[in-house]
Amino acid sequence: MAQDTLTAARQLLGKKVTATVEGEVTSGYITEVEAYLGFEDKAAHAYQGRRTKKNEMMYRDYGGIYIYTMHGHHCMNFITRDAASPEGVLIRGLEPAEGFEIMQKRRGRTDHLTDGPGKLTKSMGIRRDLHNGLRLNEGAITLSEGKKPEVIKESKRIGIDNKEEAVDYLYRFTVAGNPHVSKDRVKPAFNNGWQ
DNA sequence: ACGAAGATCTTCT
DNA sequence: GAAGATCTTCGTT
Repeated sequence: MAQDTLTAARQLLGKKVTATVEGEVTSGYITEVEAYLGFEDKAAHAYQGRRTKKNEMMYRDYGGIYIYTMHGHHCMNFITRDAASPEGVLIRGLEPAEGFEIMQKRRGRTDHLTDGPGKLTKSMGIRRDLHNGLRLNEGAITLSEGKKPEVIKESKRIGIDNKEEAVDYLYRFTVAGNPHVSKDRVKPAFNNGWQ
């Protein structure tokens, strides 16, 4: 079911991500994502077809996992198209489901475990050297049905202040009323914004 | 071989 | 709200 990346980003909200690392299982429901659209998107790693060893995975087929590191943190993307369109969705926030104690142990704290792209990978034990280039549902990381958002909120992407007009694109999608998102301080809605 | 940049996080005021 | 920590990749000498 390959389709356009913005649609895929919206549909990822509420899906359940499960990671099995070193025999320990953690999972969570997706609360926050951002779309990156390759050629025409100045904020994307694959802008204008830029292709390096680092972002090579963006040119893989739908369902691939692209993990990059920056400032000593790991960030996870799901690839949405194919080599002709290097596009993907960055997973920025999760609502913890299983493995809460494992997440706390890995993070060394008891709160704010998965409300940011670098935090959720650390909580789940996801690392570039272990998981970059794997495919969903064929290895340590699986995607399955989860919850449905009541309302999807659009906003500007985070952390790309120097990308000129790309900073204004509304390519960030969050579950309205869910507190497990980065930056925003949200008042929890009924049922954390799920249907 | 070197330097700069980066889709971040934590801690401090 | 601001700044420092931290580290890998890439482009240039």
